[in-house]
Amino acid sequence: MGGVRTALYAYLFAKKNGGDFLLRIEDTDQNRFVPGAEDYIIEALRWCGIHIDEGVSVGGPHAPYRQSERKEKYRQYALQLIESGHAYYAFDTAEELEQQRKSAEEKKQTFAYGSATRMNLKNSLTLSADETQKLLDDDVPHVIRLKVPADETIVFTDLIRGEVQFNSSLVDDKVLLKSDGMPTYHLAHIVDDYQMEITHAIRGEEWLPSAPAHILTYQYLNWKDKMPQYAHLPLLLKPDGKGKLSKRDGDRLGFPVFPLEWKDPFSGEISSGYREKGYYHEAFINMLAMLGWNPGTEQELFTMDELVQAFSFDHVHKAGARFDPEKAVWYNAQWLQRQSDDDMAERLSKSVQQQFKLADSHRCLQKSYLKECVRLLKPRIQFEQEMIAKGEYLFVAPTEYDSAVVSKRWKPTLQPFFSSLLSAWEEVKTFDAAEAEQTFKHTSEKNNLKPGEVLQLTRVFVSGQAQGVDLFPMIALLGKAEVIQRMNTALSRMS
RNA sequence: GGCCCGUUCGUCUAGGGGUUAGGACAUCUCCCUUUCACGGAGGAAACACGAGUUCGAUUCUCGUACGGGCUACCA
Repeated sequence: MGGVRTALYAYLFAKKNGGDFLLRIEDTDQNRFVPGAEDYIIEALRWCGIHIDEGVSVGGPHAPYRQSERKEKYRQYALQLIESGHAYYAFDTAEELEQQRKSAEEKKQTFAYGSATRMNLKNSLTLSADETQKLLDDDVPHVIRLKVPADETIVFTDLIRGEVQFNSSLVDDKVLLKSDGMPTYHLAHIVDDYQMEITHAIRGEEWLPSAPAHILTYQYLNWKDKMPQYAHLPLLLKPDGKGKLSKRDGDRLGFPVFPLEWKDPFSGEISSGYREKGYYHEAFINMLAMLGWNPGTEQELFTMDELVQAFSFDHVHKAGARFDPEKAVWYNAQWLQRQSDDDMAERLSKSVQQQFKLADSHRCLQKSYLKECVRLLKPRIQFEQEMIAKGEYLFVAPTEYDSAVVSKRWKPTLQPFFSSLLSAWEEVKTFDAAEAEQTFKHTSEKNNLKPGEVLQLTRVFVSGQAQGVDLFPMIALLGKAEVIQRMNTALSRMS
């Protein structure tokens, strides 16, 4: 969800300003490669209606769009930085660094590879040129680190937060190029943003602390005038408790965290998706857009086009947004009411056939019949698939009758009333809702019964359930023959 | 711990030196409905705290508290 929202804001901003939306795969960590993840991202964006102008899956002038396929483009810039004195080789092993962290921790301090410590470590700044060259010639594993100066103030303007300041002494010497030859995100995104002519880098707030290192890198590469504008988005927080929204929260609280269902290829674990849960993509997008952004008006239902028109970073909130699953449901219900009856009837047709195995010629599968079902069911559901569960009696006769209503209302003395009701209905020429209701009322009056005394029973006899769609329109839809047959079945069960 | 970001009803948020602090979700009451919903009306519900600036601070500044993020050869 968080990733989709970030992509959505980037997309909205791009489209609002006549720009392009690019999809680049930042797969520089080979240990974290997940089969299927890339296709998943593409499919998720497609479902959301976020169109990729350029990037993986569609190509474009800046190809390739996978960082793993751009590997050779990065090294030269790391070397350039060494050349200009803004980066250096470091030969410290993982174990050595771990040891540094441990001993710092014992002194209740934090180890950072930076201006305060680098001169005590094993790197091209502390080693002689010959020693360094020897290590390089011997293929001793090494990384290239950014040389962050001490005590400089780094200032930049964030599109959401305004001016942000950092003291460079607190910024560590970030690894630019890893010992496997791959760049880190810190180097790769800068080289790519520059080469791909990115104007705006929109990312989560978790990147804010490393932004000064990025600013410095642009500066040292002499690309400062081409540096994109940064926007650090507030995070999505758990519905309850503390911290940012995570996959586990969905499992725990019973809502999807992923746009599409995702099966972890390693563990086989399945995480539910909004799409599979029956959310409309419009509702999902609408809901996500409103989490941290507002239009400045009181409108809350937006199509993608309307979002594009309305979007601006001026109205992105600074604080993290706690996700509310109930509001997501509400958005879906709103979008459900906006669906066309024809489209819903079309989809209902398919699920009815699948669910009840009706013959193609069955009257319940006629368009007019299904459309009326949709009209009756629509106001009382939040998800389209509920039409089957909540409207089952519209397609098949009940086999059981709500026992609470029956035991409360049914008396054998009511038998004569129902007999005359059925006869009266039999006589009705145009069996529509109004006629069925009139006849019902007349008959109950003639039998000295208040309609309320027998109305619920009638509903239960016809539908089996105590709750449901409006009774007389339902009866009219089912048709005279079906209703009378159902009533007779029910009545015989009563005696 | 250090650094950075943040803080308006339970939640998402509007607003911004002088307002009855507005809307939405959720919740409660009533109306509609002889079902359940939808819909309508109404209620309860918030400016974290302390200083300072000011005639006046929810709004500006500082501090405190609290929350979040970062603190990897992950992104």
